[in-house]
Amino acid sequence: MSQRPSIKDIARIAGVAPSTVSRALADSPRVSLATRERIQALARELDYTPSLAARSLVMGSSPVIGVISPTLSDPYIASVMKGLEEASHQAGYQRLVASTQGDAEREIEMVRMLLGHNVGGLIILSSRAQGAYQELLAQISEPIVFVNALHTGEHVYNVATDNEHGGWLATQHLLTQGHRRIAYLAGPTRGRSYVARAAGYRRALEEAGLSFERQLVIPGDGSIRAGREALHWWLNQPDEQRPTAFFCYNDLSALGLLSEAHQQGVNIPDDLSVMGFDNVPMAKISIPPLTTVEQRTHELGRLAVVSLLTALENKPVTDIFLRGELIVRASVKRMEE
Amino acid sequence: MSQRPSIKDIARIAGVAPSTVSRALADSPRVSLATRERIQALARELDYTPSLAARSLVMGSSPVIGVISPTLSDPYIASVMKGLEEASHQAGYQRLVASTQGDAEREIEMVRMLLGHNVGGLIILSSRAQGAYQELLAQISEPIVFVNALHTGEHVYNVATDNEHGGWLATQHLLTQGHRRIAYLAGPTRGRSYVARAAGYRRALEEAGLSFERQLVIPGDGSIRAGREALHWWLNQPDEQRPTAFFCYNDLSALGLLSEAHQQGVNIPDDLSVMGFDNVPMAKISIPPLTTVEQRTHELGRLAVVSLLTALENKPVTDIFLRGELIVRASVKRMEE
DNA sequence: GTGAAAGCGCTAACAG
DNA sequence: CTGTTAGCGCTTTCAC
Repeated sequence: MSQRPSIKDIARIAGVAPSTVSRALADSPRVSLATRERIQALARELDYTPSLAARSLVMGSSPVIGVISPTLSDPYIASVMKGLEEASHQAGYQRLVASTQGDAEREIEMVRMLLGHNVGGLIILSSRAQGAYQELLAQISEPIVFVNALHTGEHVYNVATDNEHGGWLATQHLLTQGHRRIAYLAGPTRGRSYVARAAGYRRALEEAGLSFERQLVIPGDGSIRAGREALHWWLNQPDEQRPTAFFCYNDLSALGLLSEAHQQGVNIPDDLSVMGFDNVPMAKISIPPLTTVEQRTHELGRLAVVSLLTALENKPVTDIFLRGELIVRASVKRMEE
Repeated sequence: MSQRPSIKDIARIAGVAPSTVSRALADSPRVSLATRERIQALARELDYTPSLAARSLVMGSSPVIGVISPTLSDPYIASVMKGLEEASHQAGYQRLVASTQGDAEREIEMVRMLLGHNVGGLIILSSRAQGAYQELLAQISEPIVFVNALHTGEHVYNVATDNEHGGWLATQHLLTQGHRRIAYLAGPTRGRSYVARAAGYRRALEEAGLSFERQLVIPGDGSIRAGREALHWWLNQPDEQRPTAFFCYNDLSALGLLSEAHQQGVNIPDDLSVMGFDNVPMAKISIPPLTTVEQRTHELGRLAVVSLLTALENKPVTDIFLRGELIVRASVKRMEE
């Protein structure tokens, strides 16, 4: 019917001052129980909803967390979001979510916009922005938590998977199973996590006395399609040079590889072993089930919120690194000597 | 360093009134080109970002679309989000996303909160709220678009898949392939789309002269797990009563069924045919690839935005129903006579 | 073409 | 305990 009622409307009807209404609704003890209850009842009756815009304007910030992510349609991101969502809801915070399609400029633009909404703080997933960013970060007084990217600054915090360790763990497992030629299917090269996983891969190789070979790194972007293409690359290698195993940047591309292998008549793991990364829900039900390194995504999301809220209370916050475990399933074969 | 500069700061430095700055930044022709450019340059230099909170307060609304969804970790939702995201970004709108975990009360709470942020309008995915909702809807003056749920009201619009048709199409295909006992693995019973797909299933059955059997509807919730459990139900049926095909509420549960079948040594499609719904990215790479009815998710998201923006311009908007096509892959077998 | 003033809905001193 | 006042950052009449 009429417009949404404001605190003034309530005040007029109740015959009190707007400030009294404000206090009553905030359950301030500075207003008598009687009027407090009377006003609250009235507010309920009128279907009053506070204008968060006005509130955030006067308070200078609002119980909203800005979240920025390169995409929303990736199962790894979805899972982080879920942890993030639950934790923030429990803490009484809403989320303003923006996605960047992996575009660094747009990421920066989104930071500005969200700040314009007076969000209390920001959580940025898999940031793709580099360099020039630092400058902006230095000017911001709201806390910012990066998930799986590493940035530094006054109010900047990090929650990340120990990707170097994960990459090492994955490669190490392949080596233990007797593999000697291990290809690495790469991820988005602008992302921090790709670089770290690649470093772990290389370290494991070198620790085993093998040398890192550039031509065993296949370009990719973490998509299903990248996995499929990787299989064709493999098919085209001459027999002696053909790797016996693939370590994939993520499960999604590993799953693509699995599917294409099946279609091309390549048996996994007998002809080729495949290792993923993330442990997305689908990894459990692929054929064969995918051996992978778990990423504690839910926890990543939850801890990002915890860190942000802690920072908001001006308590000290330290960077957090999470190590995932190796999940052994059926896509890696033990090689004969 | 200092706080974010406001329009006042710029005004002081430029030696003009705040209102002039406001106009200059809005590119109003009512301010001379010279000052306009001078102020815009200054704003850029000072790294000025408008307070959207303040702006939305005075304007009574903001270029933000509130989006409500039961979850963010479902690939179908993710895909709708993607369409939604692209379309809204292109139109210069941001999104305030909230999720409800499928809880109807929380859905209503979210509607209120988002409205408190002065969002320009709302898009609600797979609404789970019923009845009492109507009352609330009637009071709201902002446009609301429901995706895959049907609600009515003054400023209420719908964009939906023609689920009845889809259910019919799926079942019809199974019938054409010679199946006579077709089980239906159900979805969330509170959702509108479940009911419609079930109706299509029933209609196809009856058109073929078969009767709808209640005991062939297996309870489920559209999760991977529901699919797995359905397979066990099937395994426990006596031979003569065992269906030769499953029509699953969605791909996710169909995929779960596929996986469990493989593990239990049940051959799909030789022993059992499986039909999904949605055509999520994974459906293409499952083993065997999943026959399904496509849901034009991307389009659903895009059209939801278009409808909302059209309503915002006070132009007439009509409800939209999208029909997806049958995607024949390899999980359904043609039965011998 | 530019400035002064009012007000969006709310909270937070400061009075009484 | 309650009312009055001021102001958050911005847009928008209404004057000049």
